[in-house]
Amino acid sequence: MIPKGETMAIETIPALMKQVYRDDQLEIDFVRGQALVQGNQLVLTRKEFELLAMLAANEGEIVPREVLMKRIWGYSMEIRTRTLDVHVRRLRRKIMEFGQPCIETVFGVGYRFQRFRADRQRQSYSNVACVAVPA
Amino acid sequence: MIPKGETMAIETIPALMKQVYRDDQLEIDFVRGQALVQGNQLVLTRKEFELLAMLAANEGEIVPREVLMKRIWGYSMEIRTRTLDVHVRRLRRKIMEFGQPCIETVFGVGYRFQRFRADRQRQSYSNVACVAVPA
DNA sequence: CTAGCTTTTACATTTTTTTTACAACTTGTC
DNA sequence: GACAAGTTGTAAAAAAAATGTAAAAGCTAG
Repeated sequence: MIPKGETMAIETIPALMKQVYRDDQLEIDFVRGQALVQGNQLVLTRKEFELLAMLAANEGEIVPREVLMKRIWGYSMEIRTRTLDVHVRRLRRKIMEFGQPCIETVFGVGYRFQRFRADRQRQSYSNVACVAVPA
Repeated sequence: MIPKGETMAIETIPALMKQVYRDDQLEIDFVRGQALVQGNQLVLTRKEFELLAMLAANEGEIVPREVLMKRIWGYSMEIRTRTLDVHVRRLRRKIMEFGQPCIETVFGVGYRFQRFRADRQRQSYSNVACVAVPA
């Protein structure tokens, strides 16, 4: 159960966004709250799923730490804790169990989810700093 | 079996739903309010039956606690009580007497009834957080 | 009043989330 | 390159939250 009367961060997914994300390794059902990696069910906690959903919904874009913090943890979260990092780590680990890495760190800014395509090598991405993500 | 001619929250079962649920271990007659496990009559109280019906009617889907609370107990039920859990427990116990477990807990969200198939291992399911279940 | 059903209470247990304390890494500057 | 300052990664512990349970208390139709 989502803690009493709190809005789920999932509402933050762009309204026009498909209800499902899919690439060659990952499949996420935003509505039903399920995720598969290479066909294997990902067993995620609430925060882990929200994080993955948020990143995948902005696939290819850098999502700044502050934005993740604000939307998933609410406005007040202090910047000095490692909470976000810990969640990212656990999420990455669970995905890695069956698949390829898909969450990259953009130093000084945030994280970016990269779509996976089986038919080509994973390219590397520029580590840019300036992004505009709607608050 | 449901005690004599009482109204049941069975109205909550989707109108288009079949009047009977059946798998390899369980058989539920929503209309008559009867349930069999491996051929054995389940003696259920009203609330227990409503709970089972509600879950089985949404077989394979997570039914959030709030939804169960709202539909079976009405809107006002406080979140702090253990009423739902107690009923789930008694229901599970009665089913276990003759059969296999079929009600799983989805931490932080609710419960899910899983269809039983004699011919395959029980798979595991993700513990996702965000589900949309019609209110 | 009684029997059976339901809810509450009071903890126990489990699961998730956050914090802590460092290690490791980036980046800019000498 | 070496350093400093700032950022991110990590394991492990602590804290918080959610669920499980037994037993008692409360209700209600007969």
